[in-house]
Amino acid sequence: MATVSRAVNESSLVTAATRQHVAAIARRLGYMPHGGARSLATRRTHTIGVLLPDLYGEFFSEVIRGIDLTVRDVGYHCLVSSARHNGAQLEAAIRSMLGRVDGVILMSPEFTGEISRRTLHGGFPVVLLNCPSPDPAFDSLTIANYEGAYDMVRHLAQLGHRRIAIIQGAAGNFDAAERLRGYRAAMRDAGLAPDSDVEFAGDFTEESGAEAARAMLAMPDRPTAIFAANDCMAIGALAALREAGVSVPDQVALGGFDDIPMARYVTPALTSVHVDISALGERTAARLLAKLEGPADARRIRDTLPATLVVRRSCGALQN
Amino acid sequence: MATVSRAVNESSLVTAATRQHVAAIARRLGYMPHGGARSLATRRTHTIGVLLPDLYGEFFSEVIRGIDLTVRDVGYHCLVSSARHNGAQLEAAIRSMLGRVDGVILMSPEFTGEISRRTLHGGFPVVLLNCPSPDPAFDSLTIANYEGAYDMVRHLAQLGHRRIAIIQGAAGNFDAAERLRGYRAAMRDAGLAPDSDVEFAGDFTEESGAEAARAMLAMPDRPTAIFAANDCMAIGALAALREAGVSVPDQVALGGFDDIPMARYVTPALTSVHVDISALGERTAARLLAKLEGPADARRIRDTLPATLVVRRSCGALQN
DNA sequence: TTGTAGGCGTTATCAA
DNA sequence: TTGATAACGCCTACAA
Repeated sequence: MATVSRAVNESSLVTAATRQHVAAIARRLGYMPHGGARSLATRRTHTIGVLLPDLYGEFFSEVIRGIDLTVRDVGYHCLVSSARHNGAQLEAAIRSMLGRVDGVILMSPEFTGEISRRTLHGGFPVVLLNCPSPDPAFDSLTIANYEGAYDMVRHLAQLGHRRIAIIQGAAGNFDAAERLRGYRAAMRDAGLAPDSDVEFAGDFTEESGAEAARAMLAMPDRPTAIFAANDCMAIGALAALREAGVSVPDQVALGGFDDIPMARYVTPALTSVHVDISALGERTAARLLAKLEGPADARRIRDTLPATLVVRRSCGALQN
Repeated sequence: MATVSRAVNESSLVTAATRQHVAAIARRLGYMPHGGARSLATRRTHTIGVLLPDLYGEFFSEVIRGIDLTVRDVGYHCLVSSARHNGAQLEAAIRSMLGRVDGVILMSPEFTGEISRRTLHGGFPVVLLNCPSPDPAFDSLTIANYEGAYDMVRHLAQLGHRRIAIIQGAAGNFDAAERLRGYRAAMRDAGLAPDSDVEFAGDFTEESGAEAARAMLAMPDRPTAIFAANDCMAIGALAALREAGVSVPDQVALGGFDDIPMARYVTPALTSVHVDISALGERTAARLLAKLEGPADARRIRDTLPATLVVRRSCGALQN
């Protein structure tokens, strides 16, 4: 029994002859090793858990892609779970992975530290991905939401706009809050008074962007520029503006966030803030793997992925 | 030990009092059940393996989403793997999942039955997703590639086009081959002679679509309509045509396949063939779950998801 | 209703 | 280099 194990695992403590003998018999019997049992004995699953808020859209697809790409090279798998991770659900999701993964990547824009503090006590390896108020007890990677939004709004202000609206992201969402914060800071730094009348609600959907745009059009002193907290809403707004016969960028300048592939293809092409999501996944996975493979390292790392302004036609900075 | 197990699993054979007692001690000790060990004893992992060709783009994101949505409701997880699954790699990927999943969804447009025949012998539950020449030994779901392509080309022919080009998908790809077959059949049925000069090579990328379009423009008797085997190539072609000053749809009609979200937003909006990818994932997952949960059923199911023509401006059928 | 013993399929330990 | 034997952490008869 032990020798079989050694043969299967290509151990050097076994004769080439016996190895081939074992291999032959294994083939004849159709034997295949049982990964679960191996994990139990080995205490390594070679699997990382990926907990996502939901599997919507390009963003998550790209994150998973980055993670999987990194992880597969070293023979790991991804066990993904995408429940709504508010409160007890998150805890349940983590617990259900507990003997089946070596560590976890947790992405939850509505994350509150305490929940996982209870479940994740002990030294269970975790890396937080784009979670709010990163608990210093955990490693974490985030996007430069604040900086990206700031750059976008500063750019709009530099183009001469003084009345710049924002279409906010979903309430309670970390990214949304950070982007709003960046917007406000840029407004202040540009010497523009804050005006809650031009801070429109939204929830990251196209429809909410369209709605906000329509509300804007009904205003007496309509904003001359709009910063939508993500591209979907910007595209929704774009459609609503076109429908109302309002020209972008001539009458209203428009900027989004995320730089989804579609941003380049709408008309006019959408000025946005680019984040390399796949790289975010890669970096996060690499960090987790380091914790798993490398020596225990008490240092916690907090990393931020840069967000860069991509100027296209919709903001009016380009001539054609 | 047994009582603890019963308490944890909410068995009815245990007093409420003892259950709470156990729960209290568990909490104090920070005990959490080990999923792997449980699976080993139970012989059920409540996990399905998902083997994908690669994690590119919207398509796979949507498939996974559909699968996960279906599967999570019944308490299952997804173990995903996205290696290049040609030949031995596929076998290795399956084997590495072998004691860690209850069944597998296998998607591989370059799948050849024999590979898995060897690995998947015995009654290991498998459902094929969009694999070529579905082995009758396996359940399988596919997309109506042939029918969708046929409808598209017939539509173009009915608009009066007689010289209809195709930009083919990647060589060796199942979808690509089926779509080409549909194209040829529709041409034949419309009384149009096959002409290999207008069957352009492509590989599903935007760039390959642009290239094909440029080649077309150089022809003496340029086609008046183009069917691109997917939307990415159609969009690439669209860009190339615009660059050359050729109007779509006035000078050249254009149709794609897949109906990716972007199709609605390019200018002109792209006529395409819509497939509900998420539903494809859902149906496949449901089928696998049925095999896992339900009684053994020797019947093999082969299902095809419909593909429906979506007419937009790029084909010239609409006035504005 | 509870406890005891054996087994799930593998690896790790320790002799041989 | 090989072969027994005890873990790994849990569940499931079976008996109490």
